[in-house]
Amino acid sequence: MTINNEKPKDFIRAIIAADLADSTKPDELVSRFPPEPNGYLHIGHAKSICLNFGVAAENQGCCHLRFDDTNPAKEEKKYIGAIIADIRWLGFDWGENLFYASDYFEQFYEYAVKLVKMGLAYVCDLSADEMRQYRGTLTEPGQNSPYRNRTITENLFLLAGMRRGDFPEGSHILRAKIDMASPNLNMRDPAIYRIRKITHHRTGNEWNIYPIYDFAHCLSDAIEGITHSLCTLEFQDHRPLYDWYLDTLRTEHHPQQIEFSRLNLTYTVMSKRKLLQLVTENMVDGWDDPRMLTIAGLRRRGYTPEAIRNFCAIIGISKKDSRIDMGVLENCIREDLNEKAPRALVVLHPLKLIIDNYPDDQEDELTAANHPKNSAMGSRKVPFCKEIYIEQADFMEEPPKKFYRLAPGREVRLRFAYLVTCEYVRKDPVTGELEIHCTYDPASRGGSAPDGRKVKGTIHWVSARHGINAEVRLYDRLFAVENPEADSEVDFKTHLNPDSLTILDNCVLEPSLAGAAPGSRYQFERQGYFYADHKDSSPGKPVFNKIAGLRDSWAKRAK
RNA sequence: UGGGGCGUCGUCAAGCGGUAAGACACAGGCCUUUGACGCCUGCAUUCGUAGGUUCGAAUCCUACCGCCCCAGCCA
Repeated sequence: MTINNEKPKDFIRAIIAADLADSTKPDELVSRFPPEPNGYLHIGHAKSICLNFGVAAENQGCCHLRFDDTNPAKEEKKYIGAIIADIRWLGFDWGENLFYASDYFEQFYEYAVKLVKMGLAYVCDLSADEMRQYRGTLTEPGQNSPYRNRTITENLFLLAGMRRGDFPEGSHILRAKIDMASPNLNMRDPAIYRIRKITHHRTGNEWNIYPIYDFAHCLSDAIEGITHSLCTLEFQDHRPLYDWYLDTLRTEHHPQQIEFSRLNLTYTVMSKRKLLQLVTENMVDGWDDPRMLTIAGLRRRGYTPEAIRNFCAIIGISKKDSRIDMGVLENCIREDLNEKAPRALVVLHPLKLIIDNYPDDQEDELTAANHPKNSAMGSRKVPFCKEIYIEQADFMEEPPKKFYRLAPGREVRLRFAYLVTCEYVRKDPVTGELEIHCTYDPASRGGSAPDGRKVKGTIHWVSARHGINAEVRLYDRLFAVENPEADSEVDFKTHLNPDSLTILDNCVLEPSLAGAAPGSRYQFERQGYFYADHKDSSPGKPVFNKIAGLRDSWAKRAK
């Protein structure tokens, strides 16, 4: 055993390390990520994916990808490909270890027969309603089903009939015979098989019965030789049942189930059910809407796999109910892109600026660094001429204190270009549009002050003659409140943020951006990080999604 | 009211009987051709509460309080 003096492990990694060091336990780690193909993966799944694949990689073990497809009523083939693509994109690999719970249907059935033969499972004819009555309540014990003492022979006969399709849905169910008085409701003769005459996406019409999660999951884990079965807190009460099935059936392997708390983030919802609702009710534009915290949505927004993995690493693993500040996620993408993203000049809300002492037909090309601190990223040329666009927010006729951008009589630096001074403002009598008239200092080419005078403000700009018109989408948090699910009486959708999407179709890009490859990311200086949408961009005509804004201490002060 | 879990800074989170890491947020300052980035400083005499054990407790014991999960033939 090597001594590990690294940073603190979470409690699961600590358990795994101890188990691996224990000679009575398996010395190879096998974990698994078991999604149900009934929706898209979200950032909460990313936490589980990073944990499961992470511990496997850290311990030279392996992590299986297993689709938990035991309920054909809810599952669809289309989700499988999407889930696979999302996990791959996140950067994880399962090699040959791609499985489906449905691969084990025959084995599950054999185990069920074994249970019947042991006198520990029976076919029950109670309806769903009746079963609920017999189950008792949280404080009162349940009652035994009148069918509980059927003979093994009869149970075997009935179970075979269920499988064959002799009975209608809901007429029979196979249950484990455990303890109707258990304080843990999961142990009150839980269901094993229900009759469902539905076509399964992989087994077709071969089966008329499908196993319940509790029965299928522990057996799938055991069959695959999983050593550590990591899941979320709500399954804690199921652990005694997980262990009961495996102990009773004496499976060769008996994985250890360990639970951790699920991820919650402020200003969003995380359940697949609710995300599906947003999609089907058209509150968003599909599963990959950039406002959705699905993996596909984050990818479309422009997040990098690295940022998401880093986020999962820093939030930690524990058993405490928590809700992480969305700012932590945003900080992760800023941190990643600050290093990687080339800079560009883009005006989102254009305001015309005319340089009166600059010759009408003259043009210039300035050199702009692609990254302020990494010269290896090179530079590019940006064209300049008499008329340019600046950001509306960078000019004020009556500037407040500490506003050191442009205003009448003020001098600012045009990034990489010249120092200009605002002489006057003119409103076009016809269009009503504002025009800022300036003079420039020819000696300040590049943006430096020849006489060393201090110019505090630097603003971005794009040549009006050369700029490219483009669409840019701005995104804000999907919900207006920190916890949209706080009040169960109120529909979470009433908290949707009406301003979560703003489409700007009049933005001006510096010419070099015409060649922005779909899927590429930039920092638009002084504004934020943007992603050339891989779905809506076309050659020579990128459409940008705002990934995250830059920190803005001026905006903060103005508040 | 039965069972299971959890309570350390605004939000996450280390800590495992020897005197409260770190991250995000926040507040100041420096730097600056991005009010960005970076850098510096500050930010829990206190660990849900109350008792107890101990030279010493966030860590051990007892009681209480609060929050989450469970009564699907969902996962």
